[in-house]
Amino acid sequence: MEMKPTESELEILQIIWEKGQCSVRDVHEVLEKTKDAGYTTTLKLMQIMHDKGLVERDTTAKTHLYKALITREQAQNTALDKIISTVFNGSSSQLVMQVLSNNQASKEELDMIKNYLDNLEKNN
Amino acid sequence: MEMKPTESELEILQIIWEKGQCSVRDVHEVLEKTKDAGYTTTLKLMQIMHDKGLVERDTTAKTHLYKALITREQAQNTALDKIISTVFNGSSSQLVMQVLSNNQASKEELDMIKNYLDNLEKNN
DNA sequence: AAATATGTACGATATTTTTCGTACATACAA
DNA sequence: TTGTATGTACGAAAAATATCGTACATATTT
Repeated sequence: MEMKPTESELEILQIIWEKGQCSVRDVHEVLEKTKDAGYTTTLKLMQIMHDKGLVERDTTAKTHLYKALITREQAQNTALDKIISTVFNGSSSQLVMQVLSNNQASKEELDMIKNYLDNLEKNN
Repeated sequence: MEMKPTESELEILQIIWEKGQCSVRDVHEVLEKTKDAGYTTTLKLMQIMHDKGLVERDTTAKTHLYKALITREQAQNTALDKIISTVFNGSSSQLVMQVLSNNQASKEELDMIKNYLDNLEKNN
């Protein structure tokens, strides 16, 4: 059943992941800051996400509360796999270096990554 | 004018980047292996890409030859920026670690990345 | 109680992206 | 010279996404 979220659905999931649980209004208020689409648009989108099984909802109260049914990690991996295959020609290490060169990470971040690499090598 | 390629357009660009220069047939033959869409579909897509300014073409011969007008690096960065903001909540180092943990890189790749990190730190 | 605010449902429309059919030109083989 | 293969052009349909309007229910004010 694994279904890939569309672009707009991801924007919404992002907000839900952040808060853990959201009403349509919660989501819409965040969305409004960057997009301009009406409230019912957000509502409809979230209903569609529910039909697709991307979210579940608690309908006991008048205002329904939505929770994500896929984890951020799953979505991250799906997204990564796609760009690795479509623009990085399958090379994940190429991707890593590209990210590192563009987003100047702080020394702390770099150290964290190096540590991480060391652990990886150790456990192989 | 900077226009973001669609999913299908990226698949095509991927092939053009690989070969440097392509006829519609070149592209279509590669595409056929994984998708099943007719030849004129590929043709139309490439014509649209031309209209959008994603590719240029040499029409002196009967068989037109297409070249990419955006670099793979540009497309990579656009794609990365998007997923960093939509699923990685803005954290590029998070992305790096996620990639490293999922795609078990070879020792050589890991070393290459570590080297790269060392250089980055040195030049800061 | 009446008015106002807030909520869901959902069909219809708009927009974007992908696919295809058909017309037509030209190269090339029989 | 007549097929057959291989090209382009391009409108139109199909499919996928996103947006909105309207109906209707239920809280909450006044």
